[in-house]
Amino acid sequence: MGRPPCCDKTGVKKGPWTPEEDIVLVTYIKENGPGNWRAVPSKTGLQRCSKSCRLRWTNYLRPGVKRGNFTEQEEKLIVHLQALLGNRWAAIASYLPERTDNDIKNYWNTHLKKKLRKAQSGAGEVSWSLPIAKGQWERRLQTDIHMAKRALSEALSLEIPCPELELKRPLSSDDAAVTQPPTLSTATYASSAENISRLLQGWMSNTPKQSYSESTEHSNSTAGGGVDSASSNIGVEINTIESLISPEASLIPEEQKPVPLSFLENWLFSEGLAEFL
DNA sequence: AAATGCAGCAACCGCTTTCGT
DNA sequence: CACGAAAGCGGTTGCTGCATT
Repeated sequence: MGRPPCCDKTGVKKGPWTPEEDIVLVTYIKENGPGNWRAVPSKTGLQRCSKSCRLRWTNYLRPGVKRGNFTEQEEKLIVHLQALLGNRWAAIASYLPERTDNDIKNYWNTHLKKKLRKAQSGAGEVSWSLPIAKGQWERRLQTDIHMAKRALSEALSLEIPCPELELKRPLSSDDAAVTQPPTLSTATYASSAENISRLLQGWMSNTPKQSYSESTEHSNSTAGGGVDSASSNIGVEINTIESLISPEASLIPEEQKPVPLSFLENWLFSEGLAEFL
């Protein structure tokens, strides 16, 4: 019994994606936009499962995806959100639009969990880190209620004009250019942001900037600086956590937008997470 | 220089949720 | 409302490269 597989497993390729496959996928999405993943393998001729295509796109090929070099601010945010939300990586990722849930999950499992354990064993009880204090569901409920309240009050006192949400619109070329340099640890194609951004270059340069161009200026400064701003963010005067959030935040539908960051920020920095990290 | 162990990460698997009919 | 299909999500696996012996 059980559900049938999402695609015919026979003849479906597995393992790392090749540059050729990426090009095919990017080209297809450029023309058709993301979505309708089921049709992607058949329309592109890719010997890949639709899920695999979606994953590849969302985690690596999608414009604006930042890889590696988590900043201290990001780490703190992740730790806090994890404590609050549990392992709801997608929810956590929604606060860091440049990061994917997979990336955050991996980073948590490989880096932050260790740090946390270390901090706990070193400093004894660490109040902020323990999701066990309350049931996960209770926390979730509280969070959701809180979010709903905030969203409602925001909506009622809304002065921000709601931009046309164009979810399918890709980011500007500047964002692609900001893609992080390849991580040192791996030289495989799949992790090479350079390759990916190269793939996207043509596309991006053709993309209409619209109102979006304004927000890409943030990214411009990072790209133009010649220095990897993400990694040099340490000590950067981040006035709001929002500066951690990419321009894509505007692509998130209102109802899915996270708690306003000023709230998070206050909470985050008022709780003295300094002992950790 | 070779062998082994470990860490990091890309990708897969299967369950859950959402959407369309 | 019920059902099936598609998409989303989180846990897990397995490959690769680096460090250590």
